[in-house]
Amino acid sequence: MSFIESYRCGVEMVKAGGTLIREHQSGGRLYTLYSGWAFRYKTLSDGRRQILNFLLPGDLVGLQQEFSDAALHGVEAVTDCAFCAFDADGLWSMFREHARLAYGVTWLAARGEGMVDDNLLTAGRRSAIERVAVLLVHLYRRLDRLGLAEGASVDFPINQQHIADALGLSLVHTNKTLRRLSEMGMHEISGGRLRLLNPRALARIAEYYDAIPRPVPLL
Amino acid sequence: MSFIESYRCGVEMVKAGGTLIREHQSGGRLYTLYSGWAFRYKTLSDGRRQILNFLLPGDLVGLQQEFSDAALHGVEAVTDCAFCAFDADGLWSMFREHARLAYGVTWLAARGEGMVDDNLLTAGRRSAIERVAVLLVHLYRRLDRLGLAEGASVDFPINQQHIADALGLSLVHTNKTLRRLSEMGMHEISGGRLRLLNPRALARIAEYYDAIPRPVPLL
DNA sequence: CGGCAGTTTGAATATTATCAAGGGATGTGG
DNA sequence: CCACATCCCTTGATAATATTCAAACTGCCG
Repeated sequence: MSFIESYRCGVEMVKAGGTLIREHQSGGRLYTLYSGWAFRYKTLSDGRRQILNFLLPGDLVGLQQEFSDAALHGVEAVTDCAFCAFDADGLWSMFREHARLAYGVTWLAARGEGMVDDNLLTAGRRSAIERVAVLLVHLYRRLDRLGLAEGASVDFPINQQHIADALGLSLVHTNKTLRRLSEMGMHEISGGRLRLLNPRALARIAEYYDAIPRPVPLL
Repeated sequence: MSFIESYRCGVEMVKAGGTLIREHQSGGRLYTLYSGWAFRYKTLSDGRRQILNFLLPGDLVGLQQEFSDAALHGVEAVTDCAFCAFDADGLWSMFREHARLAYGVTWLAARGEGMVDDNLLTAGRRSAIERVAVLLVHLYRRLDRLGLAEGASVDFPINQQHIADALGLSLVHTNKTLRRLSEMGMHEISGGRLRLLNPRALARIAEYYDAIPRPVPLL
C-alpha cells in the first residue's frame, strides 16, 4: 500500500459537467475514478459526439493518453467526481519496481477495452430498441456489482442526450425508444433513478450475456 | 531477446478464412500477429457480425481473453497468417521478471483500445460515406507506416462484406457507397489492391487526423 | 463449360434523423 | 410570490438514410 501512495500524486475533484481531460490534450497522468459518474468521449469537428464508455468507481482512465498514437479522447464528469491521479511519467518505474501494480493497470486496461468492444457491437449492429435495452441492463449490472444497487433500482444521473451520444442515436429517437420500453413495462426512470421492472425481458431484448465477473484488482 | 523466446510458445499458422480464437472461448494465450491480415469480431445470436478492428503485423491479440469479464471476441484470419504465441499463464511472471516486455504489452493494449475507440466513433456518428472514407484512409496509413505501401497503393485482401461488418453497414449499402467514392475519383480497388487517387480529399471526407505516430515496441 | 464467390443494380420498405414546437420542472431576480 | 429563463423531456410531421429483397453480372477456378 505504501508504494501505491508513492505513485499517487493526489486526488482530483471535478464538478458535475466539468472536464478532467480535454480532447486532444495529451496526458501525462493516469486516473482511477474514486467516486461519481463520468464518461470518455470523442467529437467530430461539427459537434457530433460519441460517448465511448461510462466510467464508474474503480475504472481506469488515461492510459491511452500516455501511449496511443491514435487520436485522443476527452473525459467529462456527469456528477461530481473524485479521481485518484497517478504520475504517468512514473509508469515505467512502476512497471520496473511494482509488477503487481503494473499487472493491475494492464488488467484494468484490458477490461476497459472489452467494454468498448461491446459498445462497438451495440452501435454497429443493434437496432435502436436493442441498444437502449443493452445500455440499461449493462449499467444496472455494473452498478449492482459495485454494490450500488438497491433492489431493482439504481442511481441514474445521465440524461437522454448522454444516452443518445453513447448509443449513436439522435436525441429524439432515443426519447421515443426509451418511452416505448417504459410503456412495455420494462423500466422506469424518474427522479434521477432507474428501476428495472422486467430485467429478464430487457436482457432478452438486449441479448445481453454476462461472463463470469472477476474481482477487480485494487489500485 | 532470449527471454522473449522463453515466453514464446511457438508460432501458430492460420489459413485464410480460418479461426485463431473462437468467440466465447476463453483464452490462455496471447498472440502477436507476425504476418498477414486478420480481424477481431463479435456476433449476435442471429448472425449479425461486427468487426471490432483489423489486425496488421505487429498487433497484439488475446489480452482480454485473459483478463476481461466482458463477453469475448473471436479472431479470424483474412489471409494466411502467422501468429507468435505467448503463454498467458506466464503473463504474471513476465510482469515480475521482465518489466520491459510487460510495458510493451500494455503499450500495445492501449494502442489497440485507441483503435477501437476510433471505430466506435465511426460506427456511432459518421455517415456511410464518411465511414467508408475513414476505413480506406485508416488502413492505408497503417500499412504505410509498416512500410507496406507502394506509392499510393497497398495490398487489400478484404472484401465488401468485411468492410460492411467493420463499419456497421449493410453489404448493399457498402457497395453503393464504395462505388460512389470511386466514381468521385477517390480510390480504386482491383485485383486485391487499394489505390488512393485523391488521399487529401478522402481524408477531408473522413475527417481523419493522425496523431504523431510513435515507434511500436518490439515484442 | 459450369459453378462459385464476390460485386453490382434497382425497387420497395423500414428505420432513423431532422425540424419545429410544446410541456414541465426548477431556479432566480425583481 | 410572480415572471421568466433554462434545461430537459415529449410529440408529431416530414425527410433523409440505410436495409431488405431479388436478380443479374463478373472473374476465376476446376
